[in-house]
Amino acid sequence: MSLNADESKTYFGEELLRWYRKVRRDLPWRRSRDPYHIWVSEIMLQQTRVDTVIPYFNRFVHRFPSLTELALAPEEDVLKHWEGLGYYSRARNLQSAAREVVSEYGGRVPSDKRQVSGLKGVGPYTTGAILSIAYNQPEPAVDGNVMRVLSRYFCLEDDIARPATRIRMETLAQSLIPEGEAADFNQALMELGALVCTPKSPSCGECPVRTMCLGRLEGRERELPVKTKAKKARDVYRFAALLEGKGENAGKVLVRRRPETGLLAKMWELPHIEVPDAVAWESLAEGKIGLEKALANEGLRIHADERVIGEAQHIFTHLVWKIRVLSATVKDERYIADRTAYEWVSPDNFEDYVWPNVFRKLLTEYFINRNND
DNA sequence: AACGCGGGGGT
DNA sequence: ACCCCAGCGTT
Repeated sequence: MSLNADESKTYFGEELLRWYRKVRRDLPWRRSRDPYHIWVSEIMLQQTRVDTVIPYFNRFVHRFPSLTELALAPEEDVLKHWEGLGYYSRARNLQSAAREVVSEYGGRVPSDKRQVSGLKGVGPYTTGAILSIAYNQPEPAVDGNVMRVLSRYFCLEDDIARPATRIRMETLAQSLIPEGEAADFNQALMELGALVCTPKSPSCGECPVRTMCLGRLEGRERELPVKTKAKKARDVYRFAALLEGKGENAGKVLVRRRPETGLLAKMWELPHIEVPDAVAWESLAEGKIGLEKALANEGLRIHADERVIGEAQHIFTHLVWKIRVLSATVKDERYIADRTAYEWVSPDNFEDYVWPNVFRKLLTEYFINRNND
């Protein structure tokens, strides 16, 4: 390592800290020193923008002010406060880990690296974030922001999609932490990535470390970081049944609980099926027959109309759901009573359930349109 | 190493 | 249309 590189590192840490103390955003979790609050914020911030997280964080800590209260709450309640935020296993893992902290560590978030990283839902990044931000320990917290900033500043061409690159970045990031400044430095690094050293068009003119940024000095800030492409999302075609109740269930709609594991685990949905391709999806007859047969297999005899009363698209990271909703009725409603996976909902009890956004939208639209008829 | 896992915003 | 976001768990 040349003297020049050492100077560059010292400069980086000092200038970045000076800048951060001047411009840092006033975020809810930065007003607290409670490790539990730091932890919650870091889990919510995984793959999720700051602006999206803020209202969720405020509601969450209001409802679950302490780790113990989170541990004692019904899981359903925790999920409800996560509704719309996505990656729901984060919420389940967070509560599971909170219960572990209560039973294993007396309800105090541990400050030992191995204990922290052993908590469910806490990986390398979050371990570093908790240790550095909550306890000011000199641990790196390398996320997408940090890899982008370091790739540019040091002009590194390593593919940031590779795990080995993250390991290298952690070593580098740790070597940059100014003595006793881990908490602010790590947040400053991410703040720079979020506000200045942005993915598309970085604001190099406003960057506190621009004079020694190798990527920029070589005019390559737009090419960095190097990242291999993700696979394109696959289209999935689906038909859903909007089953309207009769008699004592008049005004209600039949909904179904998703399986315990996997995509949107334990959340509620309109009963629906997948069809092979776009061609099948064009045919309403295909949807009608498919729904009737599939639900018959689950013991529900229904009649579906070849009439589309709603349509929606739901975009996940790895797939795209294209859903057409057919109007339908249940042939024998008494038969449903003892099926725990199925329930009747109305606008009155709608909020007692946890919905993926796509079904929240479809049902809300349905209830509104019906009132206008 | 590759894949599954939400939802939203920026360009 | 594509990319990215204060990533992690499973296989």
